[in-house]
Amino acid sequence: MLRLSKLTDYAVVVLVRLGQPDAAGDACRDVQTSPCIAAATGIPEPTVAKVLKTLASGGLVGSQRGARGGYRLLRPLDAIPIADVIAAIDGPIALTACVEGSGNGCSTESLCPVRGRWDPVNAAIQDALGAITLADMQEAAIPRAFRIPALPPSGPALRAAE
Amino acid sequence: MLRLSKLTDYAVVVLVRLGQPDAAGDACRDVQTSPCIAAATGIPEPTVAKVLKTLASGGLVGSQRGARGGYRLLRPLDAIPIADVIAAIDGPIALTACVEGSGNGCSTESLCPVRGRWDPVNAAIQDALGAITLADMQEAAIPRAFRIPALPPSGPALRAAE
DNA sequence: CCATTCAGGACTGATAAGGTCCTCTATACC
DNA sequence: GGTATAGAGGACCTTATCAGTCCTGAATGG
Ligand code: SF4
Ligand code: SF4
Repeated sequence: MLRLSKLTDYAVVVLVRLGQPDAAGDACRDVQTSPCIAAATGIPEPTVAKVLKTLASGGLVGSQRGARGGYRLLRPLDAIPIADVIAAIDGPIALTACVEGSGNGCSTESLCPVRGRWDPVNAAIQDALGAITLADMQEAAIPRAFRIPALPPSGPALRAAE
Repeated sequence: MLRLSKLTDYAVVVLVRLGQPDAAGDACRDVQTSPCIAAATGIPEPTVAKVLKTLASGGLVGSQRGARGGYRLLRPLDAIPIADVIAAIDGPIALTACVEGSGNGCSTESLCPVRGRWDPVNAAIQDALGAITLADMQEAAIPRAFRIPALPPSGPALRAAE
């Protein structure tokens, strides 16, 4: 049903969470750890760690090792299209086996009358997914109140997007 | 990798083939049988039959039982959007578990900050897939020879350019 | 020196897709 | 009317992929 993998979905959730440093509370400062995000999102910790590791290797988040380490966004949310997240987790978007990028050709490639005709469809999907950024997903994350005014923004308020 | 199921891909191939009665040759007349299409496309016969049965139940193709029976298109190719084929084979398009249509909710639905925000993405995909019809896939189906396979894109008047 | 935290992979179980086959029904032709 | 053909509709199994867990090692801060 054209369903994207659950890991990719989790990645979006985690990234949106990473983009809200004020929502993290005192437990996490400018970098957020895997257990912290796991507790905040309800996703099991090992899965969060796996997703974050994949995202880090994909260049979407930066990591800080050692004590007081964690992950932080390398780009603001509105600069991360969803297509990027999908590509980082699930690999390049390839609807069928005959689009450029996936080496595994199908067995009927020689006779298939629509061989290669999926490319524009693939491009259309990729374009649609590239036009939507994580900021669009975040917009409704804060429904009406900005946040629970539990802690004042006294801490390191926000380090900008870098 | 946002890959649609192979059965859906086969359905598109089969439907495009069904839309070319002249290419079928003498073996198949106005209706085409499963083995005929299977031989023409290279897809195994049982799979073709399965796809065609699913498409028939989905209302995309008409069937004629009995001897000299077969399948035929109920709509011209340019009236069948790809989204229709996907919906007939794989069910409704639902990128994640929290979009409307798929009853299986995810476990983190209560805490997820992007719950419900996938709907516009889903709609964008569906719109993109609804705008492309099978006729667009058929355009380059007959490059210049009728059934010489493995044709390099060296032809002059190809509509590639994607 | 030690606690913390990420890196990276290996491993396993669950799930669903892909593919095959069988039986039954309907139709055309002999 | 009989028979061959061809689809309808499922049951079945086989396999691939994903999701999830865990372990070891390396880096960093205290
Ligand atoms: S060559 Fe044809 S059957 Fe194979 S993946 Fe491409 S469209 Fe599908
Ligand atoms: S509620 Fe959140 S985690 Fe669950 S499917 Fe929707 S976006 Fe994904």
